[in-house]
Amino acid sequence: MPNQQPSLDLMFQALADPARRSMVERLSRGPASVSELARPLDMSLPAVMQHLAMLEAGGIVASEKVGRVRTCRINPDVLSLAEHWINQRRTQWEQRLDRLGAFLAAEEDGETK
Amino acid sequence: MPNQQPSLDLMFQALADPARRSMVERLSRGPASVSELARPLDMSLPAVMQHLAMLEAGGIVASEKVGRVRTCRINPDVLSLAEHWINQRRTQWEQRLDRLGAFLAAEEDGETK
DNA sequence: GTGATAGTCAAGCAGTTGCTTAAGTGTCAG
DNA sequence: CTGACACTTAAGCAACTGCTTGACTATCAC
Repeated sequence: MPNQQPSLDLMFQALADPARRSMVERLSRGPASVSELARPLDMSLPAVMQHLAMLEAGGIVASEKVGRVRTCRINPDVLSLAEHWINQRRTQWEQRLDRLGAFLAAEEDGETK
Repeated sequence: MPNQQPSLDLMFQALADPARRSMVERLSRGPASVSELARPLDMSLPAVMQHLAMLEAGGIVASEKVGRVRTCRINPDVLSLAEHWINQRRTQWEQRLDRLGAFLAAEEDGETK
């Protein structure tokens, strides 16, 4: 059973690199082996492995080895966790702006009485 | 006019630190000065300034100095950019799962004919 | 002016990241 | 059994982070 409580730290960290995001983009179209992920990336295989390790640490992808090939796939639950955190901050700010607007409108009403 | 094309790199990087996320959380409840942001953070003011610089580099917050106090506020547009990137990957993967499920169901139908 | 306030600049330092190359380990195909 | 394949480990290195302290610089309040 996989330890399924990744921190936002590791999650956002994992997404903060273009090579890793390109791996996630590839995986969002379906599972892939390590060398498939490496192919478009112009870096050595060990480098790709290190990126993969960070993606796994962030809980964003999981992988499983069968025979000599390791197959990687995305974990959408964790992605939606990050999405949710951002959404909360954004909407909180936007609602504040709305309330502020309403308040200012009311003030102006009062003044013009 | 502020240069408003921050990279996903700097954006996610900015969100990958608990101190910076706590600053964003504080700012999502309304603008604040640098020392207000620093108060709950148990670190020196220069350290907070450095975090602030990364948040600005990621386009997540903007700040403006009036007199001797710098006031910081959130930029919701950039947050929704990050949110959107994540959402696209996640839904792409989930749709793929749906199509795969449909395909397998169809296969099974064929077999049982 | 004097002093407190709010922020800024700069140097320095331990720890992490992002890459490399070189040398393995385990599987599979013939 | 032998070679090719798909990783995996380890060592090493330049660059970047995250923090510190110490020294300034500009307000603002009196």
